[in-house]
Amino acid sequence: MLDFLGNLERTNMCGELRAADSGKQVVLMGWVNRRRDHGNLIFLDLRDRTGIAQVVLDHDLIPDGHAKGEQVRPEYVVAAVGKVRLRDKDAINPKMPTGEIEIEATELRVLNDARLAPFSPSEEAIQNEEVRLKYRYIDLRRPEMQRSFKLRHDITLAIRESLSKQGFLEIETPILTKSTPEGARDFLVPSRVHSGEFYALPQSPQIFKQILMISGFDRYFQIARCFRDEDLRADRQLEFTQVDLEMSFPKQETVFGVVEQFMKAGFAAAGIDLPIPFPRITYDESMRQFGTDKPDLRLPGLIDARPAFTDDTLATLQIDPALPVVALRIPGVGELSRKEREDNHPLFDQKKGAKFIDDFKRLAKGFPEAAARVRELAGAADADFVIVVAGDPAHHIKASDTKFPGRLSEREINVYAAAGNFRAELAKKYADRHGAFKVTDEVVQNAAARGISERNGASEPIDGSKAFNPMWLIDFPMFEFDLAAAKWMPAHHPFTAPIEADMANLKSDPASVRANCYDLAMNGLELGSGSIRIHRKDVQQQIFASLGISDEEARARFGFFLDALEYGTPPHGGIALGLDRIAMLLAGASNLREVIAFPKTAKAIDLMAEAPTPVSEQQLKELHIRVAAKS
RNA sequence: GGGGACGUAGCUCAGUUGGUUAGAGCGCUGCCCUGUCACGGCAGAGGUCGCGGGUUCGAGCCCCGUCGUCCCCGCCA
Repeated sequence: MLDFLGNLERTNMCGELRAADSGKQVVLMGWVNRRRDHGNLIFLDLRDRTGIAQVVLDHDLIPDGHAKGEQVRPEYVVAAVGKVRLRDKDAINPKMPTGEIEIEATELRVLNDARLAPFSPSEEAIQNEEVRLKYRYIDLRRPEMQRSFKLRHDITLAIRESLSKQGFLEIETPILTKSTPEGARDFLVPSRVHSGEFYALPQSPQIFKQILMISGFDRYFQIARCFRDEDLRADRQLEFTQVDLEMSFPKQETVFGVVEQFMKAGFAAAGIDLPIPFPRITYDESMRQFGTDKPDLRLPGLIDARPAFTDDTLATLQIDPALPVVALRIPGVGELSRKEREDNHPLFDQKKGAKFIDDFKRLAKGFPEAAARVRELAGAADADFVIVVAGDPAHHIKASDTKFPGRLSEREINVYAAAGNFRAELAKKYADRHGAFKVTDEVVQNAAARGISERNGASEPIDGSKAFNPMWLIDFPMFEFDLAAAKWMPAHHPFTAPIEADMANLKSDPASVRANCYDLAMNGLELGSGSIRIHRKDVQQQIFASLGISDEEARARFGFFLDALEYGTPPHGGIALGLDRIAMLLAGASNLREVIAFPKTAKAIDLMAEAPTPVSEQQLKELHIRVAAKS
């Protein structure tokens, strides 16, 4: 039999009671985490989002309550009325924050029962994703999840406060809108009123925030939901949240300063001190050193191994002498068997026109000096695993061979990228052996263990400089050459301004033009990117022209925006940072699902809500839509 | 679209070279227990080995296909 709540009012949360509360009359409400039945004495662990408190049901004191306690099962929802009392010395549980006290119950009300769940929130073992996602409401009850979402809340709040203090206004922009210039696939929403016409969900508030600058709001921000219909990854969901901001009259430096302030505040809310300013690296340099534009500085970068090889050696090894020869080093992996090495081969992206040498014993047999020199250049200890990545002359991929002064060619980038990707994958695989990621985990756990969520960052944050490595990436190329289309394509959205000094080369040497844009990377993740925008109509037209976007196309896609540009547009620029990714890093998670309450699977399914689904004929008819057979 | 890993009890997993009736821990059910806190004790229930097909005297194990989950490439900043 279930009880009514009646006029009971909760007086305290389960996790907040301490020895100092002893003697207090309290009413606790929550879920039964565990029940320990000793016959005439029953212990209930009562759980809510703040923690767990032990409730004692003594048959001699409350026979009724004790009888109810016998019926209670895990995840039943109960109210316990009683007195806080100190436990006997030998009954104190030092593992629990509330371990010095317990509730001597005078009444127990069973507010609701619960079916046996497929897993228990109190279980330590991590459940399989399928079950966790299907029963997300159970999964979210796990203390770890509750902690992550409290953390995300604290971070978001701190960022909001910081931006507000820095003069930014939070303004909402439409969800039902028009295709934005980000370049991903749009989610389309059919219009009932306008047959055959569609809204698009925003891939970002890009155009609207620029218009807000034209509107004179000076500084705008938004915790904005964005939608992109692309395949998912560990760090990519269909919908995600950006800390989006835009400001008038900024230099790059101005934007960096604003971001560094709110990042520092956000990290402080998680109990971690993030040193500012963040270091900077150019795109080309990042590709050379890490083979990626989102470097992870916790592991050694790529090493130029070209000096270890003579031209003859390269010829024998069938390595392109004109392309980079780099070594990557994963510390502490130890020697791998032939089988183990082969198991790693699928991690290497074959399509980039690069090859690798991971069998150093064999290399040393043919070319002992080269093998030794590579390890020396790489600074490799005995236990370090070293791989050489280089250009494959036999593999002719479609890529621009053209070398522009001071810039990397596409083929060079491909070799670096193949190495960088291999490095990242191997680093993930051998995380236990090199231990470089453990530092991060420890800092995160320390911060969490010190009860950050309760304190709201009141005490000294933990030094995060070893665990979190932010890095500004600058000097991106403005254009990429698309061989298939035989034209220059924007590397960013078409409102990104070129660096003023490079504008003279727009026509003569597009490859040398740098974009006035920037990325923020941290621990192998892209946290965000932004740019100084084009604010002059003539420059915008020039860029469209060099991108091969016709006037008609520009008008059709962004006509209203081009109009707005003509009515007094201030110089402006901004950035957007992935809030989910920031929360993920600070939660010590390696997947966005851990910090998104109701995420989708890699195949874009919501296993709990069971979306997407077909819709009724009636709905389709209203929307003037007919579904074609699967092709 | 492509590559890789995984799929055995509610959960976590073991299962030898293809061989009788598929196991363990946790959880669950019943009974017992007044100081446990991952309580303990006794007893018990629980399986279409993801699904379909094939090879074989015989398949959890081998082969083909398919579905699902995860990671990666493509795609996406």
